[in-house]
Amino acid sequence: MAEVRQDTVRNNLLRLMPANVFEQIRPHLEHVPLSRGFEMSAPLQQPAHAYFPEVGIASIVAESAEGQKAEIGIFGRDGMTPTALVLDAKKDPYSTFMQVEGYGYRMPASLLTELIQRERELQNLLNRYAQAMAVQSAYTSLSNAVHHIDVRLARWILMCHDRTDGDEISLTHEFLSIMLAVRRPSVTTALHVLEGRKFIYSERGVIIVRDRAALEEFARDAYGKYEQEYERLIGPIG
Amino acid sequence: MAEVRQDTVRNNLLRLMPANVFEQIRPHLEHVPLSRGFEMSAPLQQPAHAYFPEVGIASIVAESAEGQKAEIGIFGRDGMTPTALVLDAKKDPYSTFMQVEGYGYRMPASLLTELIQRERELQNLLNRYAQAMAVQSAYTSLSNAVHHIDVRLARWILMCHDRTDGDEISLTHEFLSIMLAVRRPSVTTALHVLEGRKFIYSERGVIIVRDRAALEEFARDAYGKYEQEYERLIGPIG
DNA sequence: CGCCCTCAGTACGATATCGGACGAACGCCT
DNA sequence: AGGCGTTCGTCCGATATCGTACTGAGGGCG
Repeated sequence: MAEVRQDTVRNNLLRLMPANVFEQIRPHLEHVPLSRGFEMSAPLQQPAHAYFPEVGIASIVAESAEGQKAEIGIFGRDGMTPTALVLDAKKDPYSTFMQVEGYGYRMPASLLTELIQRERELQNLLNRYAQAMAVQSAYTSLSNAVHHIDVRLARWILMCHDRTDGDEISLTHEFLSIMLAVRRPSVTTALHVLEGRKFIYSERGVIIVRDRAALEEFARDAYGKYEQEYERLIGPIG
Repeated sequence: MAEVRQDTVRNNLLRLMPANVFEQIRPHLEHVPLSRGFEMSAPLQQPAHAYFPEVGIASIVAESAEGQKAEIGIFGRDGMTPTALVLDAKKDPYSTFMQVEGYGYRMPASLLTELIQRERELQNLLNRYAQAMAVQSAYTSLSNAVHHIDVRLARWILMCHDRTDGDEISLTHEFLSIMLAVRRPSVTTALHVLEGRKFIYSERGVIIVRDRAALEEFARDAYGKYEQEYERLIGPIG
């Protein structure tokens, strides 16, 4: 691990934890590539590691007993997984995996658990993060209930855009349809709506954001609650 | 407050916290009636008290900037509010209010915050509860996305039934329509479906559960995840 | 007893989304 | 260059749900 300097770490949570806590973690931090599809935590299994992405985007997906799926949250360098470790729960019923590839750090789950119990400031920080994610999940729920597909798609693109460096997002309609819990052709149609309005440009496997402000305008009240809460509790996402 | 004995308290969280912690809380516990509609916590306002229901049911509702609403969680003697206090967040963007009247205990928010920072066991218990509620919210989200109204209604009735003593639940279609984020007439129709199948009996302002097992069968994968998680992390709901 | 307000039931056309299937385009691999 | 799997665009009818409005039933209160 040579040298990991806290002030140049891009993951917000690692960067914002108290320096003396980071020093305890540092020797155990492992820099890892996070390739698309990599599953950081599986349903009902005790995770061996906690992950802190530097680049890339991860999705948290809930699955029902009969195999229906829906995304309940998304995070990148603003977060970590699994929050179950933070909340003294050891495991959770979700699947968490990389959706846009990148890299990041990981540490043994047992160490995180132990440090959380010992270091008050660390626990408070991660608890606030858990709160922010709960808010994200809650507003995803609201959005699923009341918004049309194209608005939900706009919301989703915005949230991805917040967590990438450029304006390009690589993914298939098939994948998006699972995230939004809709049919695949519905995604195609919704993308055409956004493209027709010049908010995005879309081609095989790629979405390119062209006019972010207009996207936000279109998403209206579907977007923003998580971001507000995160800034209040943790700090700027960017 | 005369005498509040921990072992006869019906609220699970109060009953399960360590005895020495309960002793510290006891002098500050206030027994309060919780009438229908009473708002225990309002959006973006710092709550003065934390509430622990003994009887009755509370709803947590998320509201968008444009006034669209959807219920993201429900709790009774299994829980408390606001979890924001537990997660070092002080306030949250939800509205939490009584939906079926009852009574319970409350304590100053400041005292809870302080005790959580001091008492490890208390924090762990409440963190696990926060995790359980996050799971509930996540699966509400899934349900909103993929299930038909009658199934969501069945899920909702089951969750209420878990938290009441009898088989009767008092509420109007109008209210239910807000909880499920659907039209009011859709609730009427869905109730008729459940009634036609003899799962429930319904009349003006009241729903009566007649065949709980059949309701569970009907709700299928929409119901159960929160309950499993709660039992694992806290204990029996009942 | 009768008024009135709340609540429930019903009807209507409109529409967003579904479920499923098919063919076209792209691009990787041999 | 040709083949083939993946991804995308489109179409069909079916249907769940919507938005709105109107009617009727229940029940509290003067």
